[in-house]
Formats: sequence, structure tokens, C-alpha cells
Amino acid sequence: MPSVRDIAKSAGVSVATVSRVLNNSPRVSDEAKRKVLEVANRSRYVATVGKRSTTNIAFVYTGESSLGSPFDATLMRGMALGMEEFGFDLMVLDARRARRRHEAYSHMFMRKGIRGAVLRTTAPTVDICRQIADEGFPAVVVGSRIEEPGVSYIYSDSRQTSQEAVDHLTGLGHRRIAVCLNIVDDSDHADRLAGYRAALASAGIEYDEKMVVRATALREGGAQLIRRLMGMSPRPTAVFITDPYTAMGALNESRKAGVRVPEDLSIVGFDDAELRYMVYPEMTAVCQDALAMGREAFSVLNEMLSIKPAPVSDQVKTTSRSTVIRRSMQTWLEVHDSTGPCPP
Amino acid sequence: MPSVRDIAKSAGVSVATVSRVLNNSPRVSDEAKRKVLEVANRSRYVATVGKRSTTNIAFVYTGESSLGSPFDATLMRGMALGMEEFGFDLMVLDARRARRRHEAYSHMFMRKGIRGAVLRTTAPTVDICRQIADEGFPAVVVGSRIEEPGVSYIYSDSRQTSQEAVDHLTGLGHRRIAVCLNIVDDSDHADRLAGYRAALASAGIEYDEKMVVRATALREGGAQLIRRLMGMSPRPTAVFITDPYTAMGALNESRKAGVRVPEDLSIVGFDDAELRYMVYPEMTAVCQDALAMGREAFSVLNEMLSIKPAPVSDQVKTTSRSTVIRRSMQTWLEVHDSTGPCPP
DNA sequence: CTGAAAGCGCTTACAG
DNA sequence: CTGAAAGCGCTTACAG
Repeated sequence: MPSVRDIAKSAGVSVATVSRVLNNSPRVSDEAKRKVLEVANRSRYVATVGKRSTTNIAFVYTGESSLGSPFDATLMRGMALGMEEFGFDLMVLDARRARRRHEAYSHMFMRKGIRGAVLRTTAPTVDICRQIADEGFPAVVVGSRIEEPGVSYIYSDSRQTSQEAVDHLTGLGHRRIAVCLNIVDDSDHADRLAGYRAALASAGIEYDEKMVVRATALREGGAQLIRRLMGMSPRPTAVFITDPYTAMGALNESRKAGVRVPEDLSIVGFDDAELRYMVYPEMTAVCQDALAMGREAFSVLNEMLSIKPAPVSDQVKTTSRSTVIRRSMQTWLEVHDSTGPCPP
Repeated sequence: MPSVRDIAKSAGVSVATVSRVLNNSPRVSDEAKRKVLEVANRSRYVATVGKRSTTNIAFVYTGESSLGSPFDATLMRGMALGMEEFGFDLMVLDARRARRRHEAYSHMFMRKGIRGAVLRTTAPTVDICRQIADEGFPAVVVGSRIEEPGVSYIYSDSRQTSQEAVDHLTGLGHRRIAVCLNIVDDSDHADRLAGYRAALASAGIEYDEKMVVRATALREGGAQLIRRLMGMSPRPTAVFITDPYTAMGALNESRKAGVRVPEDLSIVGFDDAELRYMVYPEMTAVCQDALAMGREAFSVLNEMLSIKPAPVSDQVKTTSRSTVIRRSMQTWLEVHDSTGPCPP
């Protein structure tokens, strides 16, 4: 474990300057700051006091907190397994609130004794993930595919399974099949749309933009979706809903609106927890294993942290980024009771 | 913030001995250990390095982890609000795994830079909570009423609302009303049973032990419950199910078993999240606000930590426990579609 | 088992 | 803005 002395030597500055950088003092040159942070991140510097534990991994949400959602709750359970298996502790952090003015993210993490981070992000906060990667801090994004250089992620590729889901619908004779995407665009929803289009193509059904509907990822969004679909003419006979809460809201609203599922409308939803068993009828869904993903995040971080850090040399040469790890998790289709033959 | 020097002075030992105790060295007398821990806890000692953050609150499960359950997920969301409001960080900890051999719980917390703890417990691990309280470490139990001396807790008193729930059933004409409790006994379920009995009494219905059924707090437990109830003769026409997952499992199994809800069987469930809206029919339930409880836990800890710690005097006199705070949260009855008039 | 003293990692006036 | 040096909080051989 490198000390301030090692960092100082490698960055070619005094320990005082290292300390100033690490404490975010305003009285340091940008050049010194850059060199020190670079070396500190590369060598995985963590301030140590005696034996004080420094095995913290942070679960960081960069934008709106989605804590408490089925996905995040299940993810958390998976991370708890990872904690046990790899001997880490878990901290929960709101990146935007925890960061001080003009503070580098990696410094925020160091200040809190954090060794690595599991990042949750939404489209508007992708740049935070990129910045953390740029600083060289060990971090992995879960649940979104962020194609930025240097960013590690664990991702459920739902493209193929989305295609299977819509194949399942065409196999039941459906031709007018709608798809419901989130209001907010991200790579996941792009994948699911791609799967949808591929399935239509292979069944010889023409892609129709009017069949692509957007809704908020909330129960209420699902309710609105059903009202939208029922107002269309001709009505779709099936819909693929790419978000769990929206799917649940749609199922409930169908009942209220007198739309029978699956007799009048087949619904394929999406599930990353156990929602498919809680609704009625039990929901045919593209399923994603958030538990495994949470554990995997810890496995990836463990790997990143086990790789021998770049030696603290006497000279800073290249800006060697930390290793980028990208992993794809399985998704699968489960057929339950919310899909049935196309009505005549 | 006291230093090892202050602790040493107050405990009448050298700084070396203080350090040894705080690092769990085996080469210390029990007497020295006792005195030092007593002073350290009383004065809320936290090891400090420079400005390294020490505002961690731990969310600690003492027994089986229930992370990912709707209650814990919602609680977590509430705690995230508390983090923001009171400026703490949150760590997740498994008390039994994180503790080293022969280590005091308060030392485990200090080692990890934790200032206070939110405890989740089950009946078999109540003694861990008592021990933490005995050591004088700031901690609050959420979701269980632990009537041990020195233990602080935040509790949802569901006795009154449970009574209202069963009043609601008797008001609909039901007389054969079963109640389903957890396999594991705790104060909550005792409260709910007491409410049930009070409601029966006020409706002039005799209490019948055969109407008290136990099930595991899982969907499968609910399924078994329905099979049990349907095997009874005469059959109950209503049941009060005191656990969310059990209630959900019971609703689903009813449908599979051809038992119509509420026509054949009225069900009052329990909900600490939003499960009542996810099931069909939407569930009449005793509701508990886990979100508010999570936030309240941080408020209580903030209060505990703001109380000026006992001054580090030159002599240890009494074993002054930290303040005990006990707070009760509201529960309420929501009538939805799973309850109806007693069948003829 | 304990204390006095040396030592370690980090921070911070002080001087430039 | 920076470094040499003093200082702080903690730990740890060393000696008893």
C-alpha cells in the first residue's frame, strides 16, 4: 500500500503537496493536482490509519436515486452476497450530494475510505461515470451499457431475448404488436427496440412507428399506455412493455378498463425481480437476474483491485487507465399467463 | 472529539493501553478493557485521521439478512432521505460476519469509523441488540419492539389498527375469522394477535385457538395457509394475514384453488410498501410506512449523537448508559377489494 | 499486562 | 504555489 511519501516521490513533489491535493486545498497548481491524482489513482492510494478498515465499496447513484425499486433492492441483495464472498463492506452514496465543491470524484472516494465503486446511472449523468473512469478510479456501472472509453460495466443484454419475446407473440398469431419504451432513452431500451424490430422483420411484419409508444417507468405510465393503446384504431392485440413497473401498471389498468388479458390483449413485460409472480395474471416476461448482477459487480471490483497496481515509478509517463472490464449477463424469456393466441 | 490521550486520562491508563483495547489486542486485562471501552463509548470516541470523514451510520442486520424485501427496500429509501437531511453516510453491515473473534460490537463499529447504527433483528438475535446497548454504542432498532433495558427502538404499533382491521371484517358480517401469524414469534405479531382478540371480544365472538394459524413469511407460506383454511370445517369466511408476502401468496393461491376473493373468502393483509396495489384484487391491508421509519431512524440517531456526550472526567463513576429513545409510528387500515360481505 | 518512548502516516503553520 | 520541519493521533517494539 503506497504512502504519501511514495506518491510524492513518483509525482516529483513534496509530501506536503500530495497532502494538499488529497485534501482539496485550493493552493495547489493544476499541474501538481493532475500529477498527484494520476499517481494516487494509478497506485490505488488509500489513506490509512493504523488498522482502520479500508475495504469499503460504494454503491453510488449518480442521478436520481432508484433505491427501493425492485431492481435496486434485488441488486443490493446480490451485492450483500458479494460483500460476504469477497470480504468488502458496502457504503451507499449519492455522488452529487457527497461531493464537495471542486472536488474530484476520486478524492471524494478516498476521503471516505472507499476502494471501489458500483455505479448506477441514468442518461443525464453518464458524464459522471466517464469522469470517474477518466480519473482512473476502480468503478463498474451496473444495469446500463455505457459505451464511453474507459468505462467498465455489467450489462444484461436483452436484445436477443426481446426478439424471442416478440417471436413468441408472432408465433401466437399476433400481427399488430406495440412496443412500449421508457420516456428516457438508454442503451437497454434501444436494445429492446432492436429485438422487437428484428422479430417483426423475421415474421414479415412491417415496422410501424405508430406502434412505438413511450411511457414513464411507473405504474401510472402503464395505465396511460393502456388508455393510449385502446384509443388506437386498429387496436394492437399485443404489447411488449420494456419496464417492470410500467408492465404492472398496464396489467392493473387493463382490468379496470375491461380489457381482458390475454384474451383481448397479450402483454409481455420485463422483470428484474419477482414482480411477474405478484401480478394477475402472472406475467410473461423478459427476465433479468439482478441478484447475480449485484454479486458480479463485486467480483469485477475484486478483480480490478487484485490486479497489481501500476508500480509507483519515479516518473509519470503515460496516463495508463485502469483496466476496463465489460461483462454481459444472461436474460431469458418466461412464458406465463399474460400472453395468449391472437383474438380473431 | 476526544483523543486517545483523553480516553487514557479518564480511564486512568496509558495511551498504549487505550490503543491496545481499541485494537482488540489480547494482551490487556479485562479490567483495563472494561474501563477503556466504557469511557470510549461514553465519550463517543472515533479514531480520526486528518479530516477523514467519520459520519458513517451503519444499517446492520444482526441475523438473517432481509435486504431486498419490500420492507427493507423501502426502509433503505427512507434512510437515504435521512442521509441527505442529516448529512450522514450509510454503510451496510452483517453484524455476525463483520465482527472479529472476541471483539466487542462497539469496537467493530469504531474500527469501521461508524458513529451510530440502525439495527434490524429477529427474535434469535435480540441479544446482539442488547449487547450493543449495554456497550453504550448509539443504536436504534427499527421494525421490532425490543423491550430490553437500554435498547432504543422505532416501532410501528399495529395493535390498534389490527383491531380496526378485524372490526372491519365483523362489520361485514363475518364471524368465522382466522388469523395468520408468522412461524417466528415477535412483539409485532403478538400485537396483531392482541388486536384480533380485542376485535372478536367487542363483537361478542368467542376466541378459538383453531382459528390461529401459523405460516412462513413467504409466498409459499400463504399458499399453504389457503390449503389449511380450505380443509377446515366449518371454513372461515375471512382471514387476517399479518405478513405481506404471506398475504400475497394467499391471494394468488386462492385463485388457483378456485376460492374467490372476496366472495368466498375475505382477506385483510399487511403491507409495508406498495404490495397492496400490485396484487389482484387490490388488497385491504394494515399499512405501515417503512419510508418514514427509515428517515426517523436517522433523526433518532442524529438526536443521540447531538446530545453532548458525557464529559470525559478524570474518574469513571457510574456506568451511564446512552439515552434511550423509543418512538412509535402510525399504522392505518386501507380498505380495497379483497374484503367483502360475509357469504350467506 | 503495562507504560515510556520511538515511529508511522498524515496535515499544517512557517518561510519563501 | 511549494517544501522543510514541526505537530497530531495513533500504534508498536522494548523493557519491565
